[in-house]
Amino acid sequence: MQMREDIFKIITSLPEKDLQHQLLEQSTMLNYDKNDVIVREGQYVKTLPIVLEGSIRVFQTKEDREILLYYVEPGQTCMMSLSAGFFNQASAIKAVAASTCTILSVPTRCIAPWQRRFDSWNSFVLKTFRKRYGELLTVFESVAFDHIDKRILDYLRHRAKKTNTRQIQISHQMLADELGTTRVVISRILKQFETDGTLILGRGTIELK
Amino acid sequence: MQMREDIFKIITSLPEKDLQHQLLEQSTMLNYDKNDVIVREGQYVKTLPIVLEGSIRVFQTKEDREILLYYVEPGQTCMMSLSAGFFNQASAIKAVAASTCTILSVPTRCIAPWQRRFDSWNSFVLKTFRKRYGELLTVFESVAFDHIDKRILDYLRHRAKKTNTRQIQISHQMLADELGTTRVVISRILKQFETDGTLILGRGTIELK
DNA sequence: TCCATAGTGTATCTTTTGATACTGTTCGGC
DNA sequence: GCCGAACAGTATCAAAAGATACACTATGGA
Repeated sequence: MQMREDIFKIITSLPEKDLQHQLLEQSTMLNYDKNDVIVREGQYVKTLPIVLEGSIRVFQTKEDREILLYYVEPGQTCMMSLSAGFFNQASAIKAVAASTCTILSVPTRCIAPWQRRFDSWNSFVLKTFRKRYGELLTVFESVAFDHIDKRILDYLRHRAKKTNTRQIQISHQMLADELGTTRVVISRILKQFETDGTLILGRGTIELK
Repeated sequence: MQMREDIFKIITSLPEKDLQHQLLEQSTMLNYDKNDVIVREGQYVKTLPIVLEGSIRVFQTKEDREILLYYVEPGQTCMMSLSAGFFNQASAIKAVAASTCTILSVPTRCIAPWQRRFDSWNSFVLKTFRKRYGELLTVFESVAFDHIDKRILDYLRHRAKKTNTRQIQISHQMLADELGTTRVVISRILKQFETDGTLILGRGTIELK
């Protein structure tokens, strides 16, 4: 497999020579276009995707509604696939490419042996479990206890912080999909915020004040 | 430490002699009365509680509202404490004794070393992570997508199955606390179900048909 | 037996959210 | 410049859930 800079970064975070060797040996590299479905609900996962470039959106879905759980960013992996690697089980979530992205695809049969054998891999696995659990708890809290106006604002602020700009590029429809509601509701609340002076609306953009 | 039957059961599920020895050596046994608070939100956890007898209710809370996440039953442990054992962090949840209960209290400093050293402990840790993550996803799905009537019915059926009886001993207020709503809402929906013939209400009991 | 307390039934009102429908506007290709 | 698709504003209606208030009843002590 060709050695890219992003792979190099992952590799160096796993210092054991033997692990590095096996990782390069066993995995393949895959490319996805934006909106490609990577994992469907109910699907049995056979590989662990480690994101190299771009990011993956992970959703909980039910009929035609869906709610964003978290993003998988470069250097990270998906909780469900990890869980599926240890225990053969169907995915409870849906994963979609948030942008054009490249992933390192590790066969799930490798996960358990490596986890027992290599300290850095063990640590990677545990960190993933913890991170995803924490994120799920956070989303749960906001869905369970907060009204939509607060959830919208939290989402926008979080995103502004992540991309380090107050200009957020997102349509009302997209926002509705991420938060598990409908476009009309989002438009209504956003308009209220604009009247308040909390933000400024544009076509496809929202600017936080 | 005295050897009780319930400890014996845990011990035998962890076959490594050395691990058994350390477990008995390092842990202490604690008793809690019903409604004793075992972990508060924001508290830094120093021990991993393994339930021997009785059960623990784990909640997500916000101001005066709370929602049940899961129960910790005999032989099981809590996700947050485990996570706290690997990474020093504050608990995001609240744990309360659901009944009089006895727990085996393992210092968190033991968790990581044992996990790398003993196969059975490693497996115990991973199973706990997976189980709790799955449960959280299930609760999330019902809170995000289901109406309260369905959530009440799901709760009652799940509980009926668990205790293997159709007579459920719970007050409307308790039910409201578990599902994160108010007593009036529960009474209203339950009355509808009784009119439908789905169940029969008594003082402190609900009988599923 | 009396009484505080927990448990329950119910009515009324409000807020939040969802559903539907219709209008207009911007943008990119042709 | 035209046209379709994506994007946005808004009005109306209905359903779900929360808030509050009050009445009634069973239960278990003192």
